[in-house]
Order: sequence, then C-alpha cells, then structure tokens
Amino acid sequence: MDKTYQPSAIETNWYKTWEDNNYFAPSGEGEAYSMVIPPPNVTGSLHMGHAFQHTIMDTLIRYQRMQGKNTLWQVGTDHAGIATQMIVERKLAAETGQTRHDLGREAFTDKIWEWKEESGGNITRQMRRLGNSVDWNNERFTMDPEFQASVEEAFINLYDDGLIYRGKRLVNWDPKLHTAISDLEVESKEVKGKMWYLRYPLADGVTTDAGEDHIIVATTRPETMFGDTAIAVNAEDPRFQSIIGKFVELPLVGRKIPIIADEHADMEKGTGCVKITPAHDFNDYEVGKRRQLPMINVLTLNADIRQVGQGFNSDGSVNDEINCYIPEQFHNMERFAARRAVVAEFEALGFLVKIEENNMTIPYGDRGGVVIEPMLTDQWFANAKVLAQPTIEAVENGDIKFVPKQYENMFFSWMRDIQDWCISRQLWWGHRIPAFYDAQGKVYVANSEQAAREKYNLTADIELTRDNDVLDTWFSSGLWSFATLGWPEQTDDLETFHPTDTLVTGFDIIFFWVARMMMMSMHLCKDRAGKPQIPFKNVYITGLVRDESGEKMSKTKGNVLDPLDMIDGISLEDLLEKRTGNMMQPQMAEKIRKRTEKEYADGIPAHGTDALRFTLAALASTGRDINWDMKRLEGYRNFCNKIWNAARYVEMNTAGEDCGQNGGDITLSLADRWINSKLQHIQTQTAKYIDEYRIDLAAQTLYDFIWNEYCGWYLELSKPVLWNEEASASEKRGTRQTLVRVLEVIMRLTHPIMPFLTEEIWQSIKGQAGVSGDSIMLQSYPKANNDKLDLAAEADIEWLKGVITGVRNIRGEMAISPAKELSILINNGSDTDLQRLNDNRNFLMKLASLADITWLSAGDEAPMSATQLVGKMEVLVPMAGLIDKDAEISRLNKEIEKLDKDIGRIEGKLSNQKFVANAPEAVVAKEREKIAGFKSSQQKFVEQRAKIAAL
RNA sequence: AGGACUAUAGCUCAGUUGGUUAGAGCGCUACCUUGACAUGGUAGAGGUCCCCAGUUCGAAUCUGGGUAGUCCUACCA
Repeated sequence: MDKTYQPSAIETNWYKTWEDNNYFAPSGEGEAYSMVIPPPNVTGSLHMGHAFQHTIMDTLIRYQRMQGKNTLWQVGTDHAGIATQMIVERKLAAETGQTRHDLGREAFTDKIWEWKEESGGNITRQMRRLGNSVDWNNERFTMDPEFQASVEEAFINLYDDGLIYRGKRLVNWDPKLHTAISDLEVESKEVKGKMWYLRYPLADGVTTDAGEDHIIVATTRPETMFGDTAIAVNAEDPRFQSIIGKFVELPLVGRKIPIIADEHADMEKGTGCVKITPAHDFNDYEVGKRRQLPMINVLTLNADIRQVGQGFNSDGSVNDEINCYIPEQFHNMERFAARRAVVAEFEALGFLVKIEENNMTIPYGDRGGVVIEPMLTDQWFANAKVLAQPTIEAVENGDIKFVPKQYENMFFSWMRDIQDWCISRQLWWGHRIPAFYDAQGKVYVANSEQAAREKYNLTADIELTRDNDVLDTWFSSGLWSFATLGWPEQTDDLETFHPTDTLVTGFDIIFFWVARMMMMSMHLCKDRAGKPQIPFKNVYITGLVRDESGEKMSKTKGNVLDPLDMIDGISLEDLLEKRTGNMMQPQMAEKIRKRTEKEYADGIPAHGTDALRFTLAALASTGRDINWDMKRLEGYRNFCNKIWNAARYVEMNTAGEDCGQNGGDITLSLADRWINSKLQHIQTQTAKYIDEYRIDLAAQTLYDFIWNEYCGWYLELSKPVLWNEEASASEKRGTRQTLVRVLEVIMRLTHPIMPFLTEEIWQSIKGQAGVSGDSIMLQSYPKANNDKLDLAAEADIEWLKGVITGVRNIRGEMAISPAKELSILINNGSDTDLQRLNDNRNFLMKLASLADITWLSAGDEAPMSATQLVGKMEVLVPMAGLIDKDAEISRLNKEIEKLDKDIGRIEGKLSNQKFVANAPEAVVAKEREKIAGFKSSQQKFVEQRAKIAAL
C-alpha cells in the first residue's frame, strides 16, 4: 500500500473492474430487492442533491446486495420535455439566430437528439464517478422506442378506461413557451400590484337602491374586461337586491351583461360587485359553468389582445351570436400595455373611481418565468380523482410508507383534493399523443394510424391527422417503476422486481412524480391475480442540500457546488468560470465572483468519492435539510486517511506473517477479546440503523468505532503484544489474527458507504484475514455473533482505559513531558484491581509510558502524590521533582468543585420524599450508588489536598 | 388563511420508549515529529437545550401558549 491515501488512483480502477465484471447486475439468486433511480434530465448534470440521494441509494443497494438479495438498481434518464427543449432552443438562437419554427418540428427534434447524444453521457459519467452500483445493462431513456411504446399503451389504456378525456378548459398557459402547464408547474410569487375600481353603468335606466345609476367593480386585471360576461353580487347582499337580474352596459364594448347572484361574490371584499370573466379567471370560469355564462377569450396565445374575441358557450361549444367586439385601439396590444391603456380609457371616460395598492401573489411558470395566463384551450386531461383513490388507500393501510412519516399528511391533503391533471403540452420534444382526428375533429385513440383504422373500423377514405401535442414529462416518468421492466409485457423482470422496495427522492417532487407513479402503477399495473400493484413499498424523502449559510443552491446565486469538484478538486479560476460563465443574468457575475473568491480563495482541493459519500451519509438524518459544510468534508477526508494508515499498520504487521490462516494455536489477549466483543455491538447497530434509514447514525457508529476504539485504543494495545519479544507465538498469532480480521469486518461494514477505499484495503488484506473472493461488494454483510461477546473483557478494558487516562490527565494538567517515563503507585486497590494489574501490566506500562508500577498493600506508606481515582482505587504519581504543589492543589480544587455540584444535585433529588416514594427503585438505587461514589471520591481528594497543603 | 417542519457548544448537527455527569465533528487553548497516520497524538475550555406556563417524584424529551426562521397548500374582485 502507498504511504499516502490517494483516492483518485484507486477509485477509477475499481469502478471499471466492477462494471466490466457485471457485478451490478442482479445475481438472480435470493430474495429480490429493487430500487429505481429518479431519472435525471438526460442533458443535465448531477448536483449535490443527486449526489446525496445517490449516496443513500447506493448505500442501500450495496447493503442489500451484501445481505444476499437479488438486487436491481434501475438506472436511466428522463427526456424532461420543456427543460430540454428550452436548452436547445436557446442554443439554436445563440448559434444561428433561428427559432424552432424556422427549422420545423422534425428538424428541431433531430437537433435535440443530437444534443442528447452529445451531452447525454455526462450524467452517466458522473454516476460512475460517484460509485453508483446501478445495473447499466438495463439502462433506460424515457424516449427509447420501447419506453415510447409503453407510454402510448398507458395513454390508450387510460383513455379506453374513460380516465383520459379531451376538452376545452381553462388551463395554465405559458405565453412565452406557448404551452399549457399543470397546476404544479405554476409558482406563486408575492408582488406589489394595484387594484382598480371601475364604474360600470347600469343599462336600461335601472338604478340601485341607493339611487346610483352604476355599480363599481374592483379588479386587478382591467385588460380582461373585454371578456366580461356577467357581474356577480351575493344573493344576500342588501345593497344590490333590486338589480339582480338587471344589466350593465360594459364600457368600451357596449355589450349588455347580466347582474347575477352567485356565492362567489363576497360582501366583505372589494365593492361587493365582481366582474365575471370566465375565459380569463379560474374562479370566474367556475361561476360561468355554474350559471351557464358565455365565455369570451380576448387574448392571443402570446397573451396579446385579440382583434375580436372568441365566443363560447359554457360547455365549450362555439357561440357566434355573442358580441365579441374589442375596440381597435387595443388590438394586438401586449397584456400589460393593454392594462394601462384600458385604465387610461376608463379615466378619460370618468369611469375610474380609484386605485389602491394591493399586495398579491401572481402565478409564474416555473420554466419560462413569465406570468401565467388562464387560457381557454383544447387540452387532454387525466381524471386524477379516480386515479388517486387507490393510492390514498395504499398509504392509509400502510402498503406504502413514507419516511419520515409526516410527509403522508402532505400527500393526503393534496391527493384528497386533487384536480384533473392537464397532460397535454404544446411542445415538440416528448411523447406525441397517440390520438388521431378526422375532418370533423372526431377523436380516435390508437398508437398508429393503422391501428386506429382497425380499432375504429375506419374506411380508407377517411383522412386522419395525428394530434400535434406531446405528453407532460411526468406522464411518462409516472410509468418509470414498471415500464423500465418491460410493461405492458408481463416480463420475468416485472414479476421479480415490481413493486420496488424503496424510492429515494426529494420532497419537492412528491406531487410531480411520487404521486403520479402511484396513480399510474395502481391503475395500469396488475399482478397475476389482477390486484393493482403499488410502485414501491417505502418512500424515503430526503431534504435539500443547501449551501453553508442555509441558502438554496442556484445558478443565479452562484453558490452551486458540483459534487465532482468535491471529489477531484477544482482551481479557483475554473470554479469562477463555471459559476459566472454562460449566465442568464450577467449582471450578477461580479457579485458571484467576489463571493467565490472569498469563500474558495485556493479553489477546492480533491477529497475523493468516499469522503464525499461518507459526508453525505453522515449528514443524512431524516426530515431535515442539509447545510453543506466543507469542513465536515475535510474531516471525513481525514477519516479516510486514518483508515488508510490503520490498514497500512495492519498490513505491515500481518503481510507475510502467521495470522493463523493455516491453523496453529491461538491465544487472544484481553485487548483482542475486547475489540472482538465491541465489534459485535457495532455490527448489530450498523445493520439496524441502515434498516431504519438512519444512514447518519450508521456512519457515526462506524466513525466512532474505527477512529476511537479500533485506531485509538486497539492498535495501540496490539503493539505491546506484537513488539514484545517475550510474547509467545500463539499470542502473536492471536493478535495478528484479530488485527486483520477485525479490519476485514470493518471494511465490509463500511463498504456500502465507502465502496472504493474499502475494496482497495480489503483486497490487500483478504489473504491474511483468511478470506477469499473477487470483490468485497460480493461478500456478505457482517453479522454479529453473540458467542464473541465478552463483557468481562469489556469491563477490564474500561478499567485499563481509566488508569491510562488518569495518568495522562495528570501529565497533561501538570505539563509533564510525554517522553518522561513515570513511576506510579496503586493504592487502596481490591483483589480484582490487583488481578487486572497483573494481567495487564504490559499494556499499562506501554500506553501510559511508565517506568514501573508499585502495588501498595494496606499499611504501606504512600509518598506525596498527584492522585487519580479509578473507582475506589487510587492511581498515584509521586510529586517529587515533577509536580508543583500549587498546581496539584488547584487541580484537586477543580475536581472537588465538580463533585460538589454533582453531589448537591443528587442530594436534592434524594431528599425529595416524593422522588424516593414514586421513582422506580432501580432509579433511586442508582442515584444512591452515584452519590456514594462521588462522596468517597471527594473525600479522597479533600484528604489529599490537606496533606499537600500541609507540606 | 390552513398546515408541516426547525430552534441543543462559536459553526454544522446527533440525542430512540421522560431518569445520561446533555454528545460528535469542525473551530479554540496548551503540550507533543513516540517505529500506521501532523489529513496525526494527548489533555483541556466551551451549553439558561428559544421563551412562558402546565403534566410529572423527575422534562432537551410530553401538553398548551408565545417568539423566530424555513417550507408547502389555498386565496386575494
């Protein structure tokens, strides 16, 4: 082994070996355990959130593989409709100045495929670098022909079951991207806006009870008034009783529109009169449907004012009778310009009553970033209510469990109130909807024109055209758990690996993806008995990885960290280029530059994959976000180095030596028995924690055991045996064997979290450890063996540690050089103490660096000494020539004071009659025992202090 | 408006069913190149467990009410 730990050298080699040998593929033996990777955008790159989730998933799958399961970790990428199309459109614009329309649909999608080929390898390269043991043989892309076929099949299935329909509905329309989007893709933002109070004159000479010849409506969207088709007031509102059923004359347009009563109108809000614009507001749309109001669309798909409105009846059919006039001065005006123009016109007419500042939340498209417009368009919808029902039951009855559990509430509240899901997108990149239309617009759903003709018995003279729209990306990723396994065919893989076991993903896509996968799977995927199949049994929801100051990582903030840079390191120049190059908002570049230069003055050094993974694992407590901490990464890099060096020590002392592989007598030292016993606890705990998804506790347990117990104590305790010329062959054999076998077990225990380092070390010690195999990843996960528990040895070592720490404490406090060998005395020891001393003299001498140890019998005179207590036994370091009188007194004072506090606290408890009466006896006894110990210790220290003071 | 989560050492975080001397890493102080490791070792300092009230013999932990922060959902004429 090299003298220094160099992660990059070992990491790339091992991954290649594993992959070349097909170790990631299902073994075909044992109980099945499967997971799907949340498919990342094919053209994207992995960020810290991916690295976090992938670490958890890889830890789980490696653990399960080592448990002997038949594991499948399904890998693949998503075509990510809008996101990818946008990237390529932007690229096209930058390079040639063309839009997608200049190229046309086919040529443009070819461009996207080109881009996918060019950049698509990036993300899979990164996965390999992270060590993900995914089954590459089974890699899928959502636009693969087989997957496309599954998507079409799913659509047709749902359509034939009456769960997909097409209709003219009000949907969220992105006027920049020119597509409908789902409710979930809309982000609300708080903005300061205005509310305008507009006067609408009453028609036919009608007046209100108050004698007014007009009413006043309040609106935040005056430009939609061309589409007003009613005014609503509350039926209970005393102010407007007499005008219900009468009309107003819509200013600027002249259309007479009715005043209706509807519960939507709130007497408390605004003026009590609401203008109803069914084609441009979701609430008004509902009112319109309820009251059979016509709808007038006044906006183009760009959200500009039309030249003439489009009239529809409330059922969506065309209404060519209604007056859809829009004054010429507003034609083709952009919506916000039109807003100002309409207000100006009202003002000119004297119809503008007042303007108020108004805080409101406005919907923005999460991709395009512009204000979303409710738009009346023909779209495809999935009946989400029906699809949701079984999934709610599956979570209620525990078939699907969320970790942490509180996400179930979030899931329920959304699912129980779910709205129909708009699944069509007016994009070019995606799964084209398998629907055909004849000249009359009648719909035929089938996966090809040929199939449509057969299915619907259409004669050849009927011309069919295919729907131009594509499906929402989440429609296809909703099929991910089973379409990747060959659905709709009933394949063996589907039989074996579905439902999958655990889904690991972020809370931000519970609705987008997790819920959709559940709906799709439970409707489409049935087991042999016809029972709906859940897609997964457990959903492990991870938090977000944030930056050091708790901010979300984002390109615009310039605080994004690339996991690969943590692994391989990056120079400041490259990091700056990465963060400020190719920015959407170049004005931020300077700020980002400064911040980056300050935080990473020397760039980022390489830490290796294992260190990154261990850090993420250690931070993975459930139900909480992670604030990334570079220091923590450094600490775990040091941990890797620690393991490396410990392994070097083991190798030096065992390679080519007799470790008992070939038989021979074995004598285990106390330390050997102790570390073996401790190891059993660790094995139990680690497995338990991983089973409970507490990877952080598993990591913490391993860290503590390896560093503090194995390296800190055991390796030191092995030296007095291995370097002792008087030790017997069987004693040395026993210690060598323990040294290397414990390390071998530690490597297997740690392998799921840190695959590379553990493989490298395992390979170089497996011979001495007496094990064989091609790779640690195919070895079994260690299991505790209770026969190896040795509580007596554990107690003995605790005693030993107490004595050694006691001496070291005196050394430290008294500033005695570690090089100075001390002669100590033991006073007031019991028979057990004497036994332990005699058994472990060698260990004590070496670890506390002593010259000799003198056992004082009763009546022996002790010299003036600094004292430490191990139970009742006194460890004495003679002061003569070493220790200053005042220093020892002040050290004793400190001890006495500390004990004072403890004694006071416990005395308080014990003098409380209620405590003594009510607390369990064991608890009371424990307190009594404690206080007795404290008191006797304190007594000793006080006596000692008096003696020293008397000098 | 409704809901969820979070608040523990200077920083980042653990703390399982109420009983611990409240822990870890980093940082800090002092000392130490001892034959695995200075990416190290030894010893040490550092806490009003956000606040108030309650339940209890006993609360970081349970209940109620605040405060601060994060997030989700809905609405806003």
